[in-house]
Amino acid sequence: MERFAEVPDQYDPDTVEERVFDYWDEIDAYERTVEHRADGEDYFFVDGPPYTSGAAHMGTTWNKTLKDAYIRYLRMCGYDVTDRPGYDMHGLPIETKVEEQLDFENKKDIEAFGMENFIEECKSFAEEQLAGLQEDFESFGVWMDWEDPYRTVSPEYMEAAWWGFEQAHERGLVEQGMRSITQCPRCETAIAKNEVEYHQVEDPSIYVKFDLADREGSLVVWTTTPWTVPANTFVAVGGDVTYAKVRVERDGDEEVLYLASDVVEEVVQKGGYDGYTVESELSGEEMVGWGYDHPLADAVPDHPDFDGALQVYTADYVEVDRTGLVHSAPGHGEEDFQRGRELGLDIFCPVDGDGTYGDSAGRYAGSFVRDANEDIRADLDEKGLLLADETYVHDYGQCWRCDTDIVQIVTDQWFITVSDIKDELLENIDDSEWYPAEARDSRFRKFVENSPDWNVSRQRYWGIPIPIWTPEDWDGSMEEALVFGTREELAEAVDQDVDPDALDLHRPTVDDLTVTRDGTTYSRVPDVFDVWLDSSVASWGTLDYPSDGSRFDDLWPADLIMEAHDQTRGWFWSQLGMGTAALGEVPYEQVLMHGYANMPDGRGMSKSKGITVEPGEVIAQHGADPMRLFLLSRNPQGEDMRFSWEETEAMQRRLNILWNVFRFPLPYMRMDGFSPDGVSLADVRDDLETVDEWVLSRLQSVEAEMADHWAEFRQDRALDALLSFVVDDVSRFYVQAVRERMWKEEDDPSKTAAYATLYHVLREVTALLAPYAPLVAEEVYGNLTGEAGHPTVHMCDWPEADAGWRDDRLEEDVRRLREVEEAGAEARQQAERSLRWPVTRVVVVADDERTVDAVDRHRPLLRERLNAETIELVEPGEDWGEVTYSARADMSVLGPAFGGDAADVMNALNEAEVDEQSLGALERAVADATGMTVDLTDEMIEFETNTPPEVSGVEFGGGVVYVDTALTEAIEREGYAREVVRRLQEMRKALDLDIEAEVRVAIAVDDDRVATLVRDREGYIAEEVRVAGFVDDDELDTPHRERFEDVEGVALELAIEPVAAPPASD
RNA sequence: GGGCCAAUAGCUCAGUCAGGUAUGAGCGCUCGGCUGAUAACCGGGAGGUCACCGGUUCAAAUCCGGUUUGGCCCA
Repeated sequence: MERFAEVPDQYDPDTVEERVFDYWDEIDAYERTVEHRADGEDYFFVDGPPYTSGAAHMGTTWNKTLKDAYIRYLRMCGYDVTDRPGYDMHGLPIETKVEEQLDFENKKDIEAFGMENFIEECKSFAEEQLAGLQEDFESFGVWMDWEDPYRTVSPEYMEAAWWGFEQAHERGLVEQGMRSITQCPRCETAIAKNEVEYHQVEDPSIYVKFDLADREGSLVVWTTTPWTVPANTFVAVGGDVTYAKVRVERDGDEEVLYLASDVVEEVVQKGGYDGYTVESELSGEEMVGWGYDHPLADAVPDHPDFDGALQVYTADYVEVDRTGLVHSAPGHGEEDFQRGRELGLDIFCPVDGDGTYGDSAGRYAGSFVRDANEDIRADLDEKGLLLADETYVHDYGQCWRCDTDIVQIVTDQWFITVSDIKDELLENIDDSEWYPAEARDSRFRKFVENSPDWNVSRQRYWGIPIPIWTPEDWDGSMEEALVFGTREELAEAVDQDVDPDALDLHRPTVDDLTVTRDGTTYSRVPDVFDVWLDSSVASWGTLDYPSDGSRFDDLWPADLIMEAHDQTRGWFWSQLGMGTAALGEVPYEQVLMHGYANMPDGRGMSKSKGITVEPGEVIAQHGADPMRLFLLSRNPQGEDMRFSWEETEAMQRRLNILWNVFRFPLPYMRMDGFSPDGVSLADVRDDLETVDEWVLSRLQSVEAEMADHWAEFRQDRALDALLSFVVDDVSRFYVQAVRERMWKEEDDPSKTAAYATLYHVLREVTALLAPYAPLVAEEVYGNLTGEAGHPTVHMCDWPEADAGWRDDRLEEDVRRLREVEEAGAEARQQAERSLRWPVTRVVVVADDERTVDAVDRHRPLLRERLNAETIELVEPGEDWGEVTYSARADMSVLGPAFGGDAADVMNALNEAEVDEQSLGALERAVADATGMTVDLTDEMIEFETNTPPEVSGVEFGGGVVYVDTALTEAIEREGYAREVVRRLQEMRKALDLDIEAEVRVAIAVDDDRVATLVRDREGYIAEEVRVAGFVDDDELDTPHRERFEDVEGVALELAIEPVAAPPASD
């Protein structure tokens, strides 16, 4: 890129993006930046892999933008950062999408289509989605190793999962066991509890009588799942709950019911009884051991009737609600299962994985459980056991992928028994730093404390096959099972001849492999891993460990991961669990936990509901850099963000200001052939003026502040500091202050010093901006440095504050001076005297010594900024002799206080003029005027300051600024000359003249006195406007003339003509 | 149903941990100014029941309890 080349007037994100993307390609900017840091200290960042089932939404975009910013920042700090992106490509969500595409209903369709074909379809679906995501990420400038992402479907990655699982197994943390699980009957697999979504459904609500075996009467239970009654094994009571023996009566028939005392009335009513009597009360404890008859004994001959079944037990899940007696089926409900286990009861589950009853369900065998509800109710009714039959609307779980109502059943599943290492998990938590810290200590810790064993098996196809081979007639002991951790181990062991390097670990390839030992044949268990296990091994999967052992020892564990807060129970947890199970350590050292991307109105985004803001649209509207700036300006620690179009647009405007600041000096530097390489800051140190020193000091302060914020993972605060420096300090103050120096034609050390200063500031700013807005930073940097800099701004070192340029006193001085200046500008405005016109004097009445020092040290600067001939300073405690104070009386207070004298006092007060702002002075003035001695209070009056005519004053934080706008001939001379200059400049501009082009000018002023004043300043006008000659109006035959009727009271006419022929307009 | 987090100007947010006048910030709006950075820039102004209810305190946006709304997680 050519140095100081001409740039467009306006920052246009689109063209900048286009150019920079091409440029990056052309010079291999990413590769060279990575190479540039190859010898740096290792920094192991691990990318949480997005799931490949859709385009990048705003949340993913925020996440990747944060990652990109931190990776760029760390690189600039010198680190050799691991930046391998990852993609999570297995799992049920993809299977169901493919099933939809292929119009499949259930597993049978898949089997008919062929498992291998189906898996191929899943693979190509995931590949397509990966390509789309990757394109999205690149579209907003994310630099990661796109050529070589880790993919959970690659043999190396799958092997990483196998290896981790094998390690866990070797620690004795793998077991098969029965568990009550949430099963999707359509997908025919267990799904994780966090994959269950809850919606309201209407279910049966039945009250059933369980006839007692050894005594009169029946237990009344309530359930919304009649289909679980066949599996009823016991009835649970609360040990401390009071139950009642109730004799009820209907149509002359009597019966005895047992239920909680508190609900007798309610249940009797539901049962439609005519009346009841409570015969006795007893505690739940007293009922323990009572036997009862299974209500569906005839229909389900295989029903539980083993030792200990069909009895009353206590359980802590009992609530006095409905009947206070809980139908318990350890073959279904999770709590029932746990209690059943505790009680040593056998587990009876007559329901298969597809939600239909098996043979053990007797009469109901073959029917779908929810369809069987009707029959069961009818059968219970027929036996007279249905006390009440209603419906009930409640939240019930559905499969997140296909919306099918889940069923709770007990099946054999594979587990990593993390509950065995809970203490270790909790200890390991402390080895990681979280930002924000509270997230770790509240939510995460609580979750880990309550985490159950991890069910890692799924009865599906598209996943990493579980690497367990079991012998025929396996007894369930893990010692008998074979677990393989690598392809090589497997290839060596199996009966078939396989090449480990060519082995695809997916089903069905591995399903056919068998192992024979001592005459026993081992075959693989058919399940695949829960997809959460895939990403849980990312910290070594990223390194292709164990198949490639070259980097693991140096890098592992991860230095940093960053994801949204939903990953607390997701990836943050799964990595802790897997890392601890396999390696005994938490696999990450720092966690940056950010929030969710919400809609501008605060609602969550939802693609299915069409409530989204699409990143692509934002980029099209405002550009990638402005979008990134917006995302990076949000607190990244735990808090959700609301997307804001307005704020994104504001970021675009701020970049435009930066763009203007950057292009402002270019024409001058070009014209003067300024060469930054030959002129360092140190070279011009002696020529620096106060504003230069100030802006350089501010730069150091900003750099120091930004460093602190970045270290605390608050890039948003660092960005604030940077942008307010650019907008407030550089654009609004520094550039304004140096404009005149840059306009100077001749060579001038002060001008060179300003060039060197601004150049330095801009170059550092581009580096500071690079992690945030990598595209525009590149463009600006390239233009500033040309061939002399790095090929890309992203190879720069992160600018560090240089104490040698820092001057806190000066910064504080200027801060105060800017307050004085603002007040002065306001005072001018009140006096209607524009800044173009000098004023004779500005008087600063200071309240404190610090302000005095600031003003005193920088009188010339303040004179220049306020266009004042002199600055007068009145120190604290001194009065400026030229103001007096008067009072405005408040009659509503004076009246009650002074009665009949009030009017006189008021007049005296209003007319008083005193030298100091005190009640005492006013009291004396009143005494002088009226002869009365009065006690005044603050409430009675309001002080007013009286300034001399033509002086106006405005208060500021450190005092009052007075501006004396009285005119003198010298001021008029200067003022009118500047009016003329300004108008001529405007006319030059309208002609589109080159900055250096010379003109001839005619000036006609309708007032002789003013005409003479202007003529006195022709030299100045000539210099400012590049006038080659002043001529009489009639000598100038030009269409470029303009008449101004009222310029500070006079009319004037200006004509202008370029000396050479005007340049062809382009 | 339970846990965690949030609610401050029209908008986006500081301030809340360590209670002490909201000179709150930027953007937007509005009035004025400037004019070789000019679709930029500068100044003035309007704009707040600090979500609601209650408590502690001389004093609460800030601490405590509850409610509402939103987000996430869990059931």
